[in-house]
Amino acid sequence: MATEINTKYDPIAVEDKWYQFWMENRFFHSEPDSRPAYSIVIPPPNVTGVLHMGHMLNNTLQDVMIRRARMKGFNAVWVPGTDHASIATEAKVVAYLKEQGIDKKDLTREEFLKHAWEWKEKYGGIILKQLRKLGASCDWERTKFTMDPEMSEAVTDVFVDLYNKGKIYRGVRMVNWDPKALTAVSDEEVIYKELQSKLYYVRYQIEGEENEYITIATTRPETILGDTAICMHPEDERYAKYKGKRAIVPVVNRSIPLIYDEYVEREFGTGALKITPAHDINDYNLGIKHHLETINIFNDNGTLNENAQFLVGMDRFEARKAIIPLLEEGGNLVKIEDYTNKVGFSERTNEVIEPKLSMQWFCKMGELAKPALDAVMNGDINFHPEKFKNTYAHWMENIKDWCISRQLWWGHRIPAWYLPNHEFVVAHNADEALNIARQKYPELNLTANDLKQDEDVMDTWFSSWLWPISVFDGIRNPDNPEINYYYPTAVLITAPDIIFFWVARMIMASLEWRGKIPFKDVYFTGTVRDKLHRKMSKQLGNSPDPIMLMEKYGADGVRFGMLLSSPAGNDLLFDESLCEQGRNFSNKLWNAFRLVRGWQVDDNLPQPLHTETAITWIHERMTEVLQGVQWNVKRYRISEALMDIYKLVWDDFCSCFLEVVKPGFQQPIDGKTYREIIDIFEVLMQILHPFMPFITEELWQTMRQRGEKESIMMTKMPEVEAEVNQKVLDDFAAARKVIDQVRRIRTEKNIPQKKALTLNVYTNPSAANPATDAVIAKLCNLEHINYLESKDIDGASFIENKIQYSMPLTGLVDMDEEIKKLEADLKYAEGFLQNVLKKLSNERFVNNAPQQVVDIERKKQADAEEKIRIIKEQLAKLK
RNA sequence: GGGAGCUUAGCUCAGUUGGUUUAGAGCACCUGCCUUACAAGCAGGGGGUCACUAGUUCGAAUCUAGUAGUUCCCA
Repeated sequence: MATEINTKYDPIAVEDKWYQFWMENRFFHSEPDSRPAYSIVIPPPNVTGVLHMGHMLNNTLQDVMIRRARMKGFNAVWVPGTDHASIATEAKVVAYLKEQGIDKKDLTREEFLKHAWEWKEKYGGIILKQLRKLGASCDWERTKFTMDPEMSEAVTDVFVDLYNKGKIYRGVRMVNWDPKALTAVSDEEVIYKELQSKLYYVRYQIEGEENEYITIATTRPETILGDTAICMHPEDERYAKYKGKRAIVPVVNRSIPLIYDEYVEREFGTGALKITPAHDINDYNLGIKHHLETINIFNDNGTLNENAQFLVGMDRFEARKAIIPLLEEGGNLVKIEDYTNKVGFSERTNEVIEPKLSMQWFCKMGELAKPALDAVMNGDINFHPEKFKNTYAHWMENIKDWCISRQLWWGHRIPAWYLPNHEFVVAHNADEALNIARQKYPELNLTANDLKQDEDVMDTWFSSWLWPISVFDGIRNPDNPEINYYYPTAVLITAPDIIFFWVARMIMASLEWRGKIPFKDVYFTGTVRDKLHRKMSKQLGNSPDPIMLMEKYGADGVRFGMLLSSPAGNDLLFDESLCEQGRNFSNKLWNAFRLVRGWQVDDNLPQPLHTETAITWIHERMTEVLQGVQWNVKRYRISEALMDIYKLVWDDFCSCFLEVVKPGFQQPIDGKTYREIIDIFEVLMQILHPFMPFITEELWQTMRQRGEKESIMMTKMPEVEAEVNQKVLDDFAAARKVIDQVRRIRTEKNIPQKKALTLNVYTNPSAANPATDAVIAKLCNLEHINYLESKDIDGASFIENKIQYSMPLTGLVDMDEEIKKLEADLKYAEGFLQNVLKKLSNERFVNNAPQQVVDIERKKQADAEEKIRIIKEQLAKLK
């Protein structure tokens, strides 16, 4: 027992060992049984992803919730998995193939997908392995991937279902085109950024009028080649005279109509707007309204096509420069101004989005959104923090149809088949499609070869929105035992930036296909930023490598650091020193344990009074903290729950409790106390376990003989007692105040702890509390505590709880200092009293405030007056 | 341009129904200690006109309005 162990805790040596132990015993695995279920589904990270600080935060929080639930007697399951991330993965695979000299263009769809799957098996999902280092207690046997066969089937099922309900349609619309990824993206995938650009003023000649021109202002002069109208405000007097006329587009010399619409802002630019219906959403809408021609001048990759007539084959940004001399040639460029505008970028490729007219699939959102909005607004689902309800409501109330098709190969292929007659059918598979088509068009005598499946895949989020349902197979088998048992899930823990992409849509999907909410609570974490409030990003290089951090501070240390600084919804300003604090805390626990395990036990010794007092007290403190943790966790105030535990362990258990019960140097401890200390230590480890799983397991395993398959994570969390014994807590707190005062005097007078002292208490001996006095004597090294009725105060004195104390310290006490101190106390007490009196002399206060509040003020007055009296009395004696 | 949130100690944040001894925590800071579990530590200490202004109230960090700064979302 007395073997020397390292004074420093070494997390590396124990963390992998315990994770393996948990895995080997399948402690993370869950099957439905008679206990209540508690389930969480992981927000599936991209299969291409590697662990970053955001994941660390998010998954630590989920692990805390799931480990707590498990210890509280729930059948807890945390389902892990990854997302196929169409655009990101396809880009990654294309790049990977390019490195090997393979061009995607030379591959068939089947060949490409074969490579993609190979890539996925080889490099995908690293992140799930990394999560194990963190201690994530996911049920790995349930790991899912959004493109697993049964997950894919569910996606197809809902597509067909929505199509049959008339909620999916196909049509030509203006979409956000990513010219780099060569696909449409949804409105949510466009990020607007402010750019310093130019505003070009260009004049258009009025047809048939030699010297009449209209000048327009545009940021995109290259699109002039596709102009089909000029629009002005109907009440703009400057342009009223041109009504009914036409203008000539510079360079291409096309005649276009002049139209009038209230949409135009008269104050912007010249008040005349060029209209390019093929390349701007607003222009497109005006084009429909005014029956304008639409000229598409761009290829899919953003170069100009034949329709442009000029600069054909040139990239759009090159063309923007190259058209300037052409405009100048005709004398049509009026001026160029600096201008700041917002430009949409693709979230995935960071390419400038090109509005493009194209045939896409859309999902009608209005009917889906309505009940999903209600579920959050009426409190069926709770958002933490609540402020996100506003954001959610605003989006839901202004929801637009969702463009769900992507011009990619990696993903769930759209289950629509085209027929030779240009019609199409939507079906679960090719066979079904053929049957439907034959029934619909018997005259065509269709065979399988006549049907061509749509080339596009679906938006990744069109599978993610089913995630909580499909991981339990609740779409294909709506009444299976797993979905019935685990669904709805308990809580979703995710980042607020995917509130629309994912959270909102999951709620819609759940109400549509399960008729109930997918989760009761949504906890939105903050964004992890650096000390300078900058978002952590690869480009800035301001993000630490989580794996290295865990190697440096231990997974527990990093978990502690992340949790402690992460109040719900607030950004987390990450600083390594937070992990250092976590590591230090681990070390504190380690050393507390070293202390206890080093004690010799003697069963013949009686339990001293001070120890008995401390044990009674620490139990009440633990009850109090358990209550607080319960209260805070329920409200997802995880940082505060952890801080409560931290203070309980460090300030109460280590700094106070262990110091009280500690036997004299090289003396044994009595057996009863020793066993009670181990009991207390065990409970502390249990309370802390969900937050710091590794060190708590290590210490718990070492402090008592355990069975081969026993683990702290499978123990029952102590029940929260309804009431704490407040008297015990108050008495002990009062004793600690006296202890603080004695320690202060020791420090001030430079008296070593080793020197035993005497404390005089000037009150009736019947008021003495032997239990807490024993604690005071132990911690302050007092040989005597004397209760004196006389007021012959001697030495260094203080007042605590209206009782006067002194310590006779001949020769060490400077009377002038004592007087100064007393005078300062007096000043404070008088100031305080004045405040109270001001309140009490206010008649309206006394008459209007509740009796209870007035009584409190009266008590404050009495206390203050008593204190002033004592101080004055003593001052009089000293002077 | 529209909307939402935030502003409390040097930093990051609590402050639950407006009243609980003239505002709390962690970290950082200052002083003294290698005291025998821990210097990744121990003991002690200092530090705030609760952004500003006006209002409601017997009473405001807390409620209302305005101002300033700041962050985010939407177009």
